[in-house]
Amino acid sequence: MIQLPNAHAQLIQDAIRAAQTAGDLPDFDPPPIDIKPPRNPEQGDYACAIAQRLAKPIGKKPAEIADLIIKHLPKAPFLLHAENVNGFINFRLDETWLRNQIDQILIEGDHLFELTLGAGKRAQVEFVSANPTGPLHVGRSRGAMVGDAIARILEAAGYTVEREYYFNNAGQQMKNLGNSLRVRYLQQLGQAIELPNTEEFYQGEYLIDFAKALVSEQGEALVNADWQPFKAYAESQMFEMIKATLARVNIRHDHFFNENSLYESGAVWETLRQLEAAGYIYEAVARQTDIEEPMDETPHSDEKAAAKWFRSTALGDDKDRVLVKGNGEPTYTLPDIAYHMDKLARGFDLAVNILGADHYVQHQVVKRGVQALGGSAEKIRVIIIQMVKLIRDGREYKISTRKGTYETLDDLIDMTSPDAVRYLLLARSPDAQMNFDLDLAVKQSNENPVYYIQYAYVRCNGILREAQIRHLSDQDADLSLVGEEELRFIRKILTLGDEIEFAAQHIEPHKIAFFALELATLFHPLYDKVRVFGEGVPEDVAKARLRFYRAALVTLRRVLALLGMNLPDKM
RNA sequence: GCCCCCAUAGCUCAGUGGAUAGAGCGUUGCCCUCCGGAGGCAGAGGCACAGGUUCAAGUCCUGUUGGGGGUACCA
Repeated sequence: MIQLPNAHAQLIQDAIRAAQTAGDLPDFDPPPIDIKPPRNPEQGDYACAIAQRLAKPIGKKPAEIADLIIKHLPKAPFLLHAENVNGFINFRLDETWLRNQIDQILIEGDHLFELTLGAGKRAQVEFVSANPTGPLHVGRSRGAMVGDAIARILEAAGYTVEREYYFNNAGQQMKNLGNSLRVRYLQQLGQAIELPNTEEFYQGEYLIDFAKALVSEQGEALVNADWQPFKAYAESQMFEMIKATLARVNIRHDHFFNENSLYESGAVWETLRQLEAAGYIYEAVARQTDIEEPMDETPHSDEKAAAKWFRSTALGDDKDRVLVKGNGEPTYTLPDIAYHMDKLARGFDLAVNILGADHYVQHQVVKRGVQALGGSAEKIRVIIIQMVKLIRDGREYKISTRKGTYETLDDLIDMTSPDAVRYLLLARSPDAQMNFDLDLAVKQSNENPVYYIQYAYVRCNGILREAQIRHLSDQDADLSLVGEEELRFIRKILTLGDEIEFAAQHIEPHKIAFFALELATLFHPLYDKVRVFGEGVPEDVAKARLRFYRAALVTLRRVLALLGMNLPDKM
């Protein structure tokens, strides 16, 4: 499918060259040419403000430049005409060409607007990446939806995409989890033992369920066991839970990467060695860059022994970072750098990493680590997802994973629907913090934009179903009978490619979410006005409209698929 | 203190330096019960503040105010 903005930009480019050859315009390298639909559709289908930009550098009036460009504009099948309005060059699409795009849309079907942007390139999207210590909570869910939508958009842009989940099952938290399950298990066996109400123990009720299951599987066999078998059991169960939750919203990871494998392969210490070789490591009991304000930090018990510091200040950081603690254990940062080097070594052209806002500093340090090792840090794109604030009863609802009180993604899905959760979490810029009003999400579940969008699909599908019942086929449809209203919709469809391209380049999946809503907003009035089976609709017109609606259905299906949403038969 | 993100309609949010700033929900009035009314049409209602850059600023820069996150030898 043709990318209209690019095609128009090419025309302008060619026109400028031609004008230069003819001596109408002076020689200069044309700047990037920005084509977009004007806000007011009466002004044209696409518009370009290049003449205004060129006015100063080449010393002519915008209107004069615009006229010259139009004069040299080559012909194109999609272009009806171009006109100069106050120096804007406004393009109008050829309506016959537009009508024929209906067939083109049907030909492309589920591959509609598959771009060549990422053709032959491999992309990886790392997202969720929660350690298996508990069910996914709502705070994670935004990153989950965004990550998966990005993966889908990159696929549409032509990339081969791998979805990766990075986790660590070896830390203190997992040991705590094992110990917590052990207490729950002993409780199930009737022992009078309390789960200590401290940070070291997970209070969540899911562990009681695990304990019950464990008792029915193993009986009293584990009564004298230490934390380890409990940890192993909790971990595998937890992953099953997490996967099941993600599956409810159509998310599946291709690859689970265990942090521990970086220790087993020696990659962690090899990374440290390379950083040392590159001269970025020093040993000290305190941060060298803190000498000016030594009173700034409270002394730490481990600080007596020398730690290994990463001289990240050499790469623009405001302070150096510890990679190996005084006790010889690495911090989280070192394996993380090793992990990202591993990603790059796996040959991805693009590695997208979805992180919460609380990981901002961490990712900066990792990126500097990659830089220090000479890795192509520019291939790593980090998307920082701002916090989701849960609102309940008009107040903020605090989440804490370690205390028992939290709202899981499963809860949220139960209260609304998988599609509602997906859409609501996707329909905003990742940069923006968002409020998620739990009460509203429940109360308004029938009035959510997601239903408006899916209803467009359902109605469209209804038309095709009705056509089958009435034995109306669109064979030999005469597309010249497609009306102005329908063409407006086709014009909108043709911008989907631009949206996918932009969303893929800038990693902004919310673009597609808004496109879906806009498409539905155009669809519903159309459905009312442009009837296939209404009274007085001649059969040839009905056929043309039917084919149009088939194209509309293909597009709605494509957009919903890009968002990972379901296609309901009825609502 | 320093770093990052944000501030657009009553609410939740879009808006790629261009022309008259949009959507959903809510609200006011109307249409319709016709391919599934979870619909359609019409109205009211908005760029935090102050400078600057530009032919052109919601958009870029600086400052102010307000909100959120971070600033560990935690992960």
